[in-house]
Order: sequence, then structure tokens, then C-alpha cells
Amino acid sequence: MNILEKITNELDMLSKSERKVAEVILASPSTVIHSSIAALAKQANISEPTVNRFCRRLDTKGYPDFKLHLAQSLANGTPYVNRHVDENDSAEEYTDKIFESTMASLELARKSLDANDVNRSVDLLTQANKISFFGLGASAIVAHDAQNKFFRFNVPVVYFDDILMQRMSAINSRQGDVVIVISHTGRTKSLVEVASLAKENDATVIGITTKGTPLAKECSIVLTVDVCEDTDLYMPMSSRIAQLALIDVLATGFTLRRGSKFRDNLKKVKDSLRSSRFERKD
Amino acid sequence: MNILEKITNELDMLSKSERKVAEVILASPSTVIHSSIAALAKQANISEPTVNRFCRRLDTKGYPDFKLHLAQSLANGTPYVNRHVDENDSAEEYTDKIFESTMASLELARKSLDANDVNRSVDLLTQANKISFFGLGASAIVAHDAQNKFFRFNVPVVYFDDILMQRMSAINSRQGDVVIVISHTGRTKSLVEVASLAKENDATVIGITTKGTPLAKECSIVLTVDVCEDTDLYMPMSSRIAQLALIDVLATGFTLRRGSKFRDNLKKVKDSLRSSRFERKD
DNA sequence: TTTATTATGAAATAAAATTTCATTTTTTCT
DNA sequence: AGAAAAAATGAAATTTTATTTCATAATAAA
Repeated sequence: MNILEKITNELDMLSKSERKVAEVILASPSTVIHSSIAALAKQANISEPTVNRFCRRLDTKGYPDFKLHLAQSLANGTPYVNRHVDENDSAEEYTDKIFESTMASLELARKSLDANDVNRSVDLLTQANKISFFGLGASAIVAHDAQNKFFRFNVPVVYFDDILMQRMSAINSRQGDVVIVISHTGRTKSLVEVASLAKENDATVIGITTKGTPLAKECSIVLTVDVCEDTDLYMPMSSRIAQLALIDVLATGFTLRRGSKFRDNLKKVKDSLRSSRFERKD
Repeated sequence: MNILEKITNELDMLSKSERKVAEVILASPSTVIHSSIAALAKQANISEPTVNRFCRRLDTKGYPDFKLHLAQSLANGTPYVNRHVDENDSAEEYTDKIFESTMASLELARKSLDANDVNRSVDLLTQANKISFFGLGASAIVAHDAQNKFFRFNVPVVYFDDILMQRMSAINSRQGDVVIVISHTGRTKSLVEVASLAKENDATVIGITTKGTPLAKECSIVLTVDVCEDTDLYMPMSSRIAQLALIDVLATGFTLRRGSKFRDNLKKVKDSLRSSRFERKD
């Protein structure tokens, strides 16, 4: 486990002086890995043995061993974090920041996702008579993408990004149908209503949304996709990509469940597209 | 740079004894990070000062510093790689694999992207009279998403995922228009033709595609998005997500270029959506 | 072969970390 | 509240670890 997280977790198990050490470390871990025990003790205004005891409390063999763990945490921890784009960033800087934030969000989303729910969703999808994907705004793109993917599986699949059509479709749904409702906020009124309507008509409703939202309450299964809030402040960016990755997961689970025969069929669809392309020279 | 790679690279710059050290380290780096300089010297059958000199030759401050670097290299050793989904994978396994592959692809895409091209593209976009996004299949989703984003900027923006409409739009384009053509393969005939048509009509054509493809040849600027080929074998998965991240980058560059006044306007659009939502309780 | 250069390790030194133990602080119990 | 027990802390001593110095050995150049 990441030692920085561990420090944060065990912060209240620590004594007063040890907490001082923790604070100094958390404030600037990258400095600490180049400090001696004496330097760190001075920084935190405590004695060297206290630093040593602090290290042992975190289940390391001593200060040098602790530094090793810390170094490893930094190596893993720093690459993909949410770094905010700044007014004066160069093209290179904001490009890097956005890619990194996106990766960080994917990492987060993966952690928030429950494999059991994925499994159950795939189960239901493979047995569905009809699959519908509903989303609005940025989530409409995700729904659109999902339709594209599932269309290749040769199953009845529809997608609507229009409130009225969604309502009509929801009202006409029945048992055996699976309705997937996508919304990052989970608070878009009309979508919550659509989910509710589908549920009333005995369709299975799967929500791709954040935990504990009004939409989540209307769903049989909630596929939780939590991403860092503020990356989506002005425009939905990360959440949408995490949702797309989830669609990939569902589509993959679907093909795996359907077995190898089915995958051959998929290859045929793919091959049929080839004639519309320029051939590769290599 | 990864210190293990560095050791491998500089192997022939090293003296005989130092090479012994290198070999022991490369054979089992994870053991070494828990060894003292004396233990390592003994392992390699050489003296302690030799280990020390070895460390310095690799531009570290000494043995402890070297161990730190080594620890970090090990932590980074298995970042995000493309792991292939297997027939018998559990839901948890394929979920993890897909998320990781997606992250690996984003990392790759970021590296293949040229910041100068991004910068020039943003320049052109901010000055465009009209912006069009064209894509087919999975790339249509990306184009759709782009339209969504740029629409908020209150600039004339269109998107078509229909061949005929794309052709018509391309024929009607003129100088000062920017046409963004999205295709992972860069070989879809109709799209290459659309790019060509737009170019003939003096529009600026920006391609979001792979390097060296027929489409790339028709473009004024190519935004290279290389991802690992075989993740897209049956379905476009990673490439599409990398393209979306690139759209985020362009949109971000656009707002930055337009300045702070412009970002206030964006906030208004965002706020106007609020009434259609259930309020948060917290 | 001789000389210059570089590589190497033994021993000494320096630095860093750990242990021990006395003192202080905090908690618990009456 | 006050005494006793427990826990926390740091000074100093000790131990471990790393580095430097320097003499010697190996290697390359003349």
C-alpha cells in the first residue's frame, strides 16, 4: 500500500511528536527522501529517536527502509494526479496536464467500480431482449458509443439523446429489456424520470452514475463511476472518458460471455468494413 | 530516467569490477534495495568503495541515493501496459485490464502528440469563421463530442457523421473555415475525399489520425494520436478515448487563448443548466 | 621493458541510524 | 485533586553504514 496514504490513515494513532513528523513528510515528501534522519528531526522540531519510532509504527524496519517505501510511493503516486490547468500554461503544459488528469480519473474510476456489479450487468445484458442506452449532453456521446458497440453484437439496441424519445421508449419497455441510463451528476430530472418510468414497466434499469444520486436510487444496478469532481467543473471531461471505458468493459464482458463462436461473427462485421478503406501498403 | 535502463546502457563504460556490481543489481534489483553497501560488495565479490564508485558513475550522490533511485525505478517498473483480455478472465480481471490498457494508450498518445501542432491548431481554431468536425463510426462519437464542447464557446460549429452531409459541407467550405477530420485508421476512403474536398476549397484541414496515413497527407496539420494497434483489433476502444482526450486539450487551449472574460461566459452556460437538475442536499 | 594511467581494496574516517536509559508528560485510578 | 502507572520523549552512547584516503595491483601506452 502507498505509504503516504498509510500515514494519512494512521494520523490519529500517532503521538503528538510523531504527528509533527508526519506533517513534515506529507508537506514535502520529495524533500524528505533526500534528508537524513537528523535533518528531518530538526525540521519537525523533535528528536531523532522519535523519527525512528515513527518509521517503525508504519511497519518499516527503520528510517532508511521508510525512505525506500516513500520513494516508491512517490514514483507511483506523482505521475497521474489531477493537475489543474493554469492561465499561463504552454501548449505542452496543458496537454500534459489534461492527459495526466484523465489517466488519474480512470484510475479513480476503476477503484470505484464494483466487479460484482459489472458481472451482474453483463449477465443481464447477454439475456436482454432489447438494450437501450439513454444519456443527455456529454453522456449522450457515451450512449451513442455504447449503441455503436452493441450494434456489432447483432442484438436489438437503441440509443436516444432526445428527452421525448427517451420517455416514449421507456414507457414502451417491458420485462426482459435492459435500460442503461448514463448521467455523471445523476441529477438531471428528465433522466431520473425516464429511469423511473422504465422501472415501472418492469425493465431492468442499470445506472452509470455517481454513488448516492437520485438516479442511483431508481436503478436495479448502479455502476459507480466516481471521478474527481473539479475536473468536470466547466465541462464534463474526465467523467465521460471513464464512462466510455466502462462501456468497453461491458462490451468486452458481453463478448466473453457469448463465447468464441460469437467472436467470429464480430470479425466478420469488421472484415466487411475493409472494402471501404484504402489498403495498407506494408 | 529509469536507473535500470541506465545501468544497461552504460554497461560498457564500466570497469570490470563495476560491471560485476551491475550484474548483481540487474539480476535481482529488489534484493539490492534492502542490502547494505557491504552486503552488495560481498555479493559481487568486490570491495565497498567499488560499489560506491559505481553509484557515482551513474550520477547518484552515493549508495543510499542510488538505492532510492533503484526503488523508484522498481515502483515504476510495471506502470500501465496493454494487458490482453483472456477468454477465462473474471469480471474483475477484464475490468482491470481494460482500464489499464486505456491508461497505457493515453500515455502513448500523449507521447506521440506534438505540442507545436496543438498550439498551431488552437491558433487556427480561435480564428476560424466556422469549425466543422467530421468522423465516421467510432470517430463520429469523437466529432459529436467536439461539437458539444465547442458549441459552448458560442462559435459556429457543425458536426456530421453522414457521408453525404460531410461532402456537401466540405464543398461549401471556404477560406477561414477549419475542418477537423477524425479517423483512427486514416484510410476510410470517403473521409479522405472529404478532407481533399475541403482542402481544394481553401479550408484549413486538421487531421486527428495516425501518422503517415492517406488522410494525414491531405491535412494542413496532423494531430498524431498513436495508440497500440491491437487494442483496436475488433473494436475501436483506446484510440477513440485518446482522441477524446485530445479534443479536451483543444477545447482547453481554446478557452485559455480566449482569455478570462470568455471563461465567465462559459460559467454562465453551465449555470443555466442547473435548473434542470435536482439540487444537491449537502 | 619501462612508465604512466587507471582500477582496486584495506584501513581510517566520517556520517547516519539505532539503542539505551533517564526525564518529562500524560493518563488512570483512588 | 493528587498519587501512581503508563506512555512519550530526547540526550548520549553505541552500533551500523557509507565514504574517503592512500598504498598497491592491474592495465595500457610509449
